[in-house]
Amino acid sequence: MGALEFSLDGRCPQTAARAGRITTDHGVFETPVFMPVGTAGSVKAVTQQQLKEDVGAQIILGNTYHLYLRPGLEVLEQAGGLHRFNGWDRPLLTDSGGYQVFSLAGTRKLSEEGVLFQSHIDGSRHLFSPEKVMDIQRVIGGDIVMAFDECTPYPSEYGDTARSMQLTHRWLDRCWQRFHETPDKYGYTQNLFPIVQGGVFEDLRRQSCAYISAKGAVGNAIGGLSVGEPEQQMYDICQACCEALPQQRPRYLMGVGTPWNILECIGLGVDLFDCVMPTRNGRNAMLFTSKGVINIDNKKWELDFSPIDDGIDSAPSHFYSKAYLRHLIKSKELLGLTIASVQNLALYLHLVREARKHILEGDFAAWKRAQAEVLRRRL
RNA sequence: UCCUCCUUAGCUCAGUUGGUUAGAGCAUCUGACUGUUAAUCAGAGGGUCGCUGGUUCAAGUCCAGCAGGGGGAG
Repeated sequence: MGALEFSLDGRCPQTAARAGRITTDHGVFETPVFMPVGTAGSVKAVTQQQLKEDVGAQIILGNTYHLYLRPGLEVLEQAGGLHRFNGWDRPLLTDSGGYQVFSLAGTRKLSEEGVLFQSHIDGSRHLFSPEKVMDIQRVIGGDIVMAFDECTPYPSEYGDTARSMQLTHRWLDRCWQRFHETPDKYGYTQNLFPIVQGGVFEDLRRQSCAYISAKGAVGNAIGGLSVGEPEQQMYDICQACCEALPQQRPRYLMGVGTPWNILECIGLGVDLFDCVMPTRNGRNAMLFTSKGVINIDNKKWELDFSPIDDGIDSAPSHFYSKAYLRHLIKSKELLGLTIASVQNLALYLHLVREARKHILEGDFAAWKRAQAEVLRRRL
């Protein structure tokens, strides 16, 4: 039982990519890693067993805002935390609700104290202060918990972005203090990651990285990217952050992204990723495969009885055909949502495992270039 | 044989007292989706208004005949 540890197994000679491993009280996982998003205590349409056996997921997310509203702290506490509640016995990370400050901007009020959310379920009002968010995450019981931040919208003026970043910093101080004056609730160690903000302004990002690094956290996150800015700008900011954050600590790029985004950002030095894209887009008929992107709605797949994707190690992707999956999605059969989500997640996890392998073998840069080309192709 | 009702997009149907370029839902096709308010959202294609005449400045709409279909009476 102890704090999260990060060790490096190797580095890419041409890029900033690194291969490492993270040890938590719920086990070890290798980086770079992709973490499927399980907002309300489940990765939508996918069972925990499928996450392990078909996808190869090592760590998944939960969301503070959503879990707090439903099922609520009473249930989570009596269950003994989210691990016990949903049966996921591997590492778990909870997002703080900072993204909801951005995505639910229309139904919340922001102040120095915190954010007053109006529930999207029943309209009731709930004040999320940094202290409250730490307390909630203690109850949920994630191995990694995130600081409460303001995910700054894009576009934002320099001055607004700076003010937003400073608010995030003040909230971080309050999160840090509260987190460290409260005990682990379930007998294993929880770890707090601070979040860098600063929008698309590199000097603000560097300020934010310096501020956050000074906390000496066991891991650091980069937030506020992929919120509408051009892809290249996202890479530029990500690179600036990676260079400014501690080398010996894991870096988590929040909410990113497409398969090629992830490969690119691994090359910039990111170790952890999460994104709803594989699951949400899967439910909406977009398949990420080892050969390119498929819109399984398209009639061209109607009579294609070849496997969904024979280029990755996932049983459903080999066993079911494109034509069958198209039929399921077209018919709105629930199984279609599951198979599409498993395919996309399996592809993401396959990619990060391959990336790790090529980092250790020393040919990551060339491999990445070739892969990015293939992956973004439209089939 | 007679009476009556119906016929508009692939399907099910709206279409005012005749009046711009005939609409919707579903289906089809095409996009979008990046720390999940999303099994969602947006857009596009698709019509000889059953057929033939007539009345009228103007007919999906009124009239007649025919064809196909539903119901009823013998």
